[in-house]
Amino acid sequence: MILETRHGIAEILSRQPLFRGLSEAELAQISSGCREFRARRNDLIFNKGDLPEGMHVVVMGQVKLTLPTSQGMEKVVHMCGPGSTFGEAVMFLDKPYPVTAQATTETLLVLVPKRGLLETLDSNPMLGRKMMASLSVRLHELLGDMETCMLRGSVQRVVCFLVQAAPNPESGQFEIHLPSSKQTLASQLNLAPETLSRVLGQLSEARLIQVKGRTIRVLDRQALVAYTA
Amino acid sequence: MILETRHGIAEILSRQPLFRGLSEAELAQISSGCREFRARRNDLIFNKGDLPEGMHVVVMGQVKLTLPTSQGMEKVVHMCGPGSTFGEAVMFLDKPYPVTAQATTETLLVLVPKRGLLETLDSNPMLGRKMMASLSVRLHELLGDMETCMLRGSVQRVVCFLVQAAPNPESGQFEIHLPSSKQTLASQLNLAPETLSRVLGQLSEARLIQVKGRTIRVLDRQALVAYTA
DNA sequence: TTTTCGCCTTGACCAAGATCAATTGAATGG
DNA sequence: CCATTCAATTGATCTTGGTCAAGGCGAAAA
Repeated sequence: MILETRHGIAEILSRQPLFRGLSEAELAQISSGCREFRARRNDLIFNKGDLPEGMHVVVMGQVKLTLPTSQGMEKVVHMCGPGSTFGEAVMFLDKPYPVTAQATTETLLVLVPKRGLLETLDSNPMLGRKMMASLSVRLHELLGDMETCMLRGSVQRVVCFLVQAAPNPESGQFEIHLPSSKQTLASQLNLAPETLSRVLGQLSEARLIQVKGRTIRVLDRQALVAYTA
Repeated sequence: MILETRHGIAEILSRQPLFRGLSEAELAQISSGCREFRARRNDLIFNKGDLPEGMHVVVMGQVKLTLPTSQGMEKVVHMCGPGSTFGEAVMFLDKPYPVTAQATTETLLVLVPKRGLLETLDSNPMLGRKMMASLSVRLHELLGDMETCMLRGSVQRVVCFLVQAAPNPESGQFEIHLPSSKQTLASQLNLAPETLSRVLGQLSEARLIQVKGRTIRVLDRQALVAYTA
């Protein structure tokens, strides 16, 4: 994969949703202290407990945010794709990172340090709004994840995930391409990989979905949500 | 319980952490459209799915935020005590409430409508900071809850809760007074009430804690965290 | 092509915790 | 003061999903 390097950081940032619509001066202010950052598959970006340096923007690639468990295992909290940011929250609190961040592919990141961003934030209410919106979205996502994970029954969890991943919320049939391995998905749903495999098998058996590698086709949304056994 | 009514809303708000340090004018702007609001035990403040009217401030009493489950059950996401706010996130998103809010005691609330607050937010970066900090805190709390809930083993979850609820993070002995019923706590920890009861019994048996009603005394923090059986 | 290494699947087994049911205890109200 | 009601406990049983172990599939490398 070819990674962009020609463009300046300001230009890269200006293309990210969060920073769209900022003035040249503001972009310069923010990007002045930024560091571009490359990571390979499985490279650690930071560890839970590390002291935060700033906010991270995923330009391309993919980063997983995880919580380490007692036996060296990990629970995937969130996957960050291109355009998404992580580590915003720690900028406003003097606390260490509450999660570990690790690249799952060849990834290009920009580290936006606290200082410049907070300054711009003081002078630009619009950015503030976007920032709050961004934090709010995260909050809702997290709640959604919680909701899914707390559901009784492995089947319900998987069904919930499939339905929420639907591109068009109305169509009865649709196809999902998993952004990550089934292991990772299982971890997100708080399931053992074996259990996920079995559930998918069961749903296939019932002619509700078709699984081909990382592509899942939902055949009947109605029946799927109704399915509880 | 006697509820405060003499003071104006602006005055009440000025005593809340989020709004401390605002000018008279700003307080007036924010509080102009506010509604004071009383709720009794078990009164609904709003339902998951309702359209948000603004942000809520708990002046006194207690509110629980819950997710309804399939069989009419509920999962407690968060408890809001005096001084805390909820529903901030929805102001920045055009989405319905993701949780249900219900009073658990005689409660006094103030509803801060979106409009005035957003206006003040545009002119007062300091408030913006606080708002973002508040959102960030919530995000971290939620992550913490997730972490606790995802832990394998009911005992670990309870221990985790006890340790995190310690007033002084260093003392080996301390006392916790539960802010809510054990049922509610069980729900927060994603346990059946019966299981929580058994775990507490087990820990008492092992001379690690003493339970007397809603008061729990931790006798040996070290041994408690070490305890995994 | 063959090898190899991860990822996924499948089967058998087991334990943790949910559920059901019955009882006790505590708090509120007449 | 007793009655009623809700919260908490305790016991017995059963289901779910985690764990261990073995085998298959597919993609990248030799």
